[in-house]
Amino acid sequence: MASNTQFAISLHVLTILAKSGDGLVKSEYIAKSVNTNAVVIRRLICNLQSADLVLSQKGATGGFRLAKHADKILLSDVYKAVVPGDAFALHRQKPSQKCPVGKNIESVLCHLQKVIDRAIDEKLVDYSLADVLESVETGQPITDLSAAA
Amino acid sequence: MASNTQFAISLHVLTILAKSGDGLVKSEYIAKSVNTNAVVIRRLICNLQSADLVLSQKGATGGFRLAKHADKILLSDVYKAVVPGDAFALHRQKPSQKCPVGKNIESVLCHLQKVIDRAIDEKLVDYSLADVLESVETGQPITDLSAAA
DNA sequence: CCATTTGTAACAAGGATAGTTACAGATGGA
DNA sequence: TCCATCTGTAACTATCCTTGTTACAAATGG
Repeated sequence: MASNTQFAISLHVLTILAKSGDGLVKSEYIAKSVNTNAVVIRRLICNLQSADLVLSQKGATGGFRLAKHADKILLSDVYKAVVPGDAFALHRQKPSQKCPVGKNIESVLCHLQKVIDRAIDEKLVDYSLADVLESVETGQPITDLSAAA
Repeated sequence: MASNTQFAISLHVLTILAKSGDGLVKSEYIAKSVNTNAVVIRRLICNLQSADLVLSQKGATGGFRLAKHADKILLSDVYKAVVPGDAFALHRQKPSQKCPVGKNIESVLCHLQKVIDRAIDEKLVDYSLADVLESVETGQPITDLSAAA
């Protein structure tokens, strides 16, 4: 179980921004919707800004908005921006180098990580934030392209 | 990151069992190779037994062995056996039901989870434990079928 | 019998994530 | 110019998850 909620919260935040168009949205408003603290939201949006997905404006009339149109923001971009690690974790302790399996298993696992990461990326590249917004607004499930084919 | 190493350790354990053929392997031996405690191994193998991947024998001459041949054990089976949750976590706190986005985002995220889980499963079904064992023994990277195609 | 091994419960330790408080810096408007 | 308001960020706490460890019952072959 991945305990990291950042991808989920990011999509929530971005959907709100997408819905708000060019208008600036305050962290306090977003926090209310997400049901958490405004600092958590600002901290998260920091990552989204580094990935050029969101812009901010400081000061009394400040807030956040998308850096580009929602159909130009792919879920694979979001995933890469906020999910740092890999699909599964490797050994905490280095395996015994005396055992022929322990000696070589790490590189195999490392390669497998990349295979899975690529599979996730190739799937998420098919969806944009605009798809998510549409799904949220219509209540219809997001189009599953693999099932459609 | 307190993330789950169970998939990685499971493949390590299963590879050792595959390499040992019909012979029984003790948890103490496996623990040495994985560089951890024998109880951790036994605890993990419990899950693998529930998934019909491993058999055990109690008593003085006991130990563990595979329940079927290594090329019949798919990595998707292993993943499902030991990775309980989903690819990413949902909100800890329920989003505000007053906000139109908060009200509907959960079902969209839930659906996305399934999409990603399916992508992982469809990728891992292409690899068997025999592939992992071969890769460990030859030192050659595991065949990447997506790249080959 | 008995040494040895699995199966399992119970608890401790470590690490990651989110929540909270506090405050500096920016900014638009009165 | 002053000030209310918002972002940016650091520091700390609380909580949860995973792993490591100890302990012991149950099984089993010799």
